[in-house]
Amino acid sequence: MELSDLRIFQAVARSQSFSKAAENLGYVQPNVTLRIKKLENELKIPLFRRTNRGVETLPSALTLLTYADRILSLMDEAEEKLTSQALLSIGATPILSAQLFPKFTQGVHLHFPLVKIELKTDKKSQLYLDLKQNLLDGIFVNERTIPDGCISIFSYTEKLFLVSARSVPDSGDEGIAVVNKNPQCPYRNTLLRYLDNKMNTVDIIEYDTLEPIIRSVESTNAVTVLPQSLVTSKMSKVSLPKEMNSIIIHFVVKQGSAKNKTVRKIIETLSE
DNA sequence: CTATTGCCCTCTTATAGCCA
DNA sequence: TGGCTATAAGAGGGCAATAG
Repeated sequence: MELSDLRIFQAVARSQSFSKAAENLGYVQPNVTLRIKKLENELKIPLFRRTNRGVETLPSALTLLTYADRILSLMDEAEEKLTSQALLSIGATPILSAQLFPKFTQGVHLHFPLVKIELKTDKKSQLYLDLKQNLLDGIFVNERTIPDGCISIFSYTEKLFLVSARSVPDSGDEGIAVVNKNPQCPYRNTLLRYLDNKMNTVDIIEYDTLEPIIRSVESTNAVTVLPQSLVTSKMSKVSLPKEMNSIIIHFVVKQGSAKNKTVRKIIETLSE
C-alpha cells in the first residue's frame, strides 16, 4: 500500500464515486477504478460496493478511512514542517548580491519565516556551473537569453543611471570612471559602452567589490553606472541613453530539478 | 562505467455494459 | 439517454539486469 493509493482511496470514500474522485485528483476514471481494485486485492477485502450511480463504502472502507486520514494528515504536517526549515542556496554576482539579496530575503521570509538563506557571490560562469551541479538552488543573473537546461522563474527590469558625487563639481570630460573588475558585470559594460559612445577620455579604475566603487563616487569626481536602488543621497544621477538605460535581471533555476520538494515549493511561491 | 534491454507500474484513450 | 463502473490496449517512465 502506498501513499498515492491512500490518497485515491480517501477521495473515493469522500465522494462516493470513482468518477468524482478521478476528477478531484486530476486522473481519469479507469485509473481510479484500477487502483482501488488493486488495493482491494492487496488487502484481500472489498472496500466499496459498486452501483451504477456510484459506489457505497463498506465497513472495511470506513475502518481504513480513519487510518488514511491520520496518515495523510501526518504526511502533510511533516511536509509543512520541513518546508518551513529549508535551506535555500542562492548565487549572484557581487554587485547584484548587494542590490538584490536584502529584497529577496525579505520576500522569502514573508512566506517562509524559518527558511535559512545562504548567498554565494561569484562570476556568472561559476554560478551556472554550481547551478548545474545542484550546489545552488537559483541564481540572479543579467541575461538576454537563458541557456539550455535552465529556466527563468521571474525577472524584472532595473533602471540604470550615470552617477557622480553631489558635492564635487563636474570637471568636464576629464575624469575617473570606477567599475567592477569582472568583465561580465552589466554596470561595468554599460558604463564602458556609454564612455565609448561619448568618446570621452577617462581613467578607469577597477575594483573587486561594490563598496569602494560607491565610496569613490560619493567622495571624488569619479563616475560610474548604478541601478536606481544603489544610488545614495550623496550622489547625483543622470539618465542614460534609451538603449542602455536598463537591464533585465532573471532569477534562474535548473530545469526540472530543485534540490528537494521543499525548495521547489519555495521557488513555486516566489514565481507566483 | 555506460548503454541497452526487458519488465513492471501507472497512466491514458476508447469502448462496453448496466440501470434509473 | 445520461451517468456511472469495468475492461482492453497501448504509451511512457523507472528500475534492475546484462553486455560491452
